[in-house]
Amino acid sequence: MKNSNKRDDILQAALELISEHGFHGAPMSTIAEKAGVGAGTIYCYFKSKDELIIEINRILEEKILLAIEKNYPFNKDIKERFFHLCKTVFMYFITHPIHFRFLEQYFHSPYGVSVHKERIVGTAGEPNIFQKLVKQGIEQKVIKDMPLFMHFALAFGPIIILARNHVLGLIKLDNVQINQAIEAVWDAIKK
Amino acid sequence: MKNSNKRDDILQAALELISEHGFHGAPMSTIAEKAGVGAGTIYCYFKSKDELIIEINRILEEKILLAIEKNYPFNKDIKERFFHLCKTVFMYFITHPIHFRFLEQYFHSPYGVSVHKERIVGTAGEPNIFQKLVKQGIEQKVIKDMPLFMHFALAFGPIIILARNHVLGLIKLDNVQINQAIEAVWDAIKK
Amino acid sequence: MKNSNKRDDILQAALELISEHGFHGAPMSTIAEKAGVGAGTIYCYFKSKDELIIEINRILEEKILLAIEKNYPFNKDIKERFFHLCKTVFMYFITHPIHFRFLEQYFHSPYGVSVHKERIVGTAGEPNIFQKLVKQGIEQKVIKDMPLFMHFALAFGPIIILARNHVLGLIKLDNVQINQAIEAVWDAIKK
Amino acid sequence: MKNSNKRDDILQAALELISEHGFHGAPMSTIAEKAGVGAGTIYCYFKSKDELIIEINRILEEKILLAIEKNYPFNKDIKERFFHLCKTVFMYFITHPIHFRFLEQYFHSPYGVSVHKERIVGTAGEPNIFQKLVKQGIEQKVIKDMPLFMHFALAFGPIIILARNHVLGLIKLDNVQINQAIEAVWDAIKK
DNA sequence: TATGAATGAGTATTCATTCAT
DNA sequence: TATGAATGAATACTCATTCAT
Repeated sequence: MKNSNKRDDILQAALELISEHGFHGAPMSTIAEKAGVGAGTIYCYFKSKDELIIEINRILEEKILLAIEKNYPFNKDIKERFFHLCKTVFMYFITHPIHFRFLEQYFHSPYGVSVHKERIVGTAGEPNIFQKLVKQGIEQKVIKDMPLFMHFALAFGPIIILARNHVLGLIKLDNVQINQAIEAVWDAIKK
Repeated sequence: MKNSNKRDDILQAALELISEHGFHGAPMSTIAEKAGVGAGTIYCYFKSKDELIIEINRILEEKILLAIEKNYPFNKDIKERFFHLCKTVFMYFITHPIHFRFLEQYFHSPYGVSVHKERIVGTAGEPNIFQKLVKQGIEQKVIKDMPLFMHFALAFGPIIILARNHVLGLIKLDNVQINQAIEAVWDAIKK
Repeated sequence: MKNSNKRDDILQAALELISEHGFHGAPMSTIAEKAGVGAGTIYCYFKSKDELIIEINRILEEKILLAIEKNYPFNKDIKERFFHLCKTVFMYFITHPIHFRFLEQYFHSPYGVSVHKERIVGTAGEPNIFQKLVKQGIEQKVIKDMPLFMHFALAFGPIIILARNHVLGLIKLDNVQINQAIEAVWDAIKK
Repeated sequence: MKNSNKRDDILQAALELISEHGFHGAPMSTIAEKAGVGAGTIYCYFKSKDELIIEINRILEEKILLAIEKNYPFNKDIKERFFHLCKTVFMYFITHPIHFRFLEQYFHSPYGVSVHKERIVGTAGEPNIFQKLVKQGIEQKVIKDMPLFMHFALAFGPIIILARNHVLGLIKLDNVQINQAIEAVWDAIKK
């Protein structure tokens, strides 16, 4: 049930269609057609459209997390780690515009509320990388002593807006500008 | 423009329903019912659902602009003006959660792209307050010499995320924290 | 109630709109607008849309009848009278394309059935011109001895089709061709 | 083209309802109900109401053409062929009153204009039976030398009117009268 | 008589989901 | 598991008609 080809085809088709046309512009029938399966087949793998959407989000978040963890400079200082984290997310967004647009939609929909909560307040279970980074940064008095959600907003608020405008083609960011943006973000959270 | 009560009732009903349930979760019939008018009556005032939505957005933007302009310290220094601008927007959002949620939806919808462009790249016509502020700040070497869209992202990216979380009830911001946030945002754009 | 200007304006507006767009493409509100009156005003003169339509038909039929009667060669022989009648109707249609198109719509709609009956079977009361002409023609053994409806179909069937195609711009009839057509029609009914 | 039963049921239901009540008097929901299918099912077979209507017309025209071609006396003289053609059409109309009424509606609607043009001016591609008949008749100097549209009007104008009145029950045509009518029509076009 | 704002029943069409195969 | 035909509730919008002024 986990690694069938059809399942992946459906996820991919749904991802692309929703990215481009939104949740309401991506009928199940169209997703099925694009995935090359029957309309009913989707329901063999997902209980409902909602569940399909939630699963896509889960997968994308996982991918971003993996990207962050890969080559994460655990041993470097706070700033370097922060920079790596921001840049990785930024680059992931602009090199995966389809993923970005899906996540943006998801984020700004009823589905998104729960996601939000987790990220903002901090997961109950194992703390995520960002959480740890902020905690250490505060301890080392390198970054401002503020609640986690504040650092989150200061770091990712600008990145999301810039990525969005880039992905929509409204602006054209080069590597210099991306670094400049992250430097500015660092100025916001550093002590 | 006609100041009939029904027109306002319709606008208010639509605003509230869309804020809470999104564009697709706010059928015209429900809007009509909530506004206490017949289903057809909406079309006496607005040509289509789209036009109704666009008009709501127009009104809300106007209100925010007015709030910013009111008591805007034109003669004070850059930082003070920046602070006033950010704080006013911030406060408007959290004291008008319904307006905020509507604007968020609008912003992240096909409607929003054009709005975006204007804001980000700078209006062709008369420059807006934020545009002027940034330009002067750069001239006076008080804020970083970066494109307008960068300052926009750095300033409003965090504010929007914080406002959203506050409005959704995920966090509870007090006045101290709001000032703290804006101070941090200032650190991001200041030279 | 009979000769108000507004009444005529409404009739004219309705005639033109229905001619061009059909019964269903001519909303009462549009008729009112075109007539330069309020939407409700129409109902001061006509009980319903149906009644308005029926009245237009009545007026147009009256006009055609008047056109036929004018200069009708009561003293000339059957053929000449027949020719005059056909030609007058034909010319009326192609010089009043709006009237023609209205009548065609009316004819081919539920309204038209009653009209039909009268024309075809012969009016109960005073016989109309065509009826008298056919009756005399049969008595004089100049035209075929057939029921009235047969002569009606043979005479006006072709005329209506030709007029329609001319009015729609599919063909372009000149005077010679019109005379040719009526001659042929005469061949059909003459003995 | 798929020969599902439902498709045929829908076509039949639509044909009957439109025949009786016109395009606007036959809502899709009523068609569905009469066909014994769900409202959405119609859209599995036809993209829109328009397409459904056009398809019905296509089928009916095909049927009439088949009726004409069947037993068409290709080797007999012009008059006999003309008579066969007219009589077949005539009989088809009065034995298929529902088809006739549908076609009449179709003919006198926006859909019908293109059909008209083809019939009247003559098809660009392969000439139809009527076209060939007229051409030969003119060559053999048996029928009048006139444009095709004239013969069309002279032949079918009367037939359509007679069929209509018969179908509406306003007159009652017997075989003798039908032959009489076609004889008269022949008199109109013969030399 | 004249108005036009207001109505709400009615329409074509969409789409998530089901189920017999 | 896989299908896709079938469903019917839901939606934006239209328009003849009414009625308070």
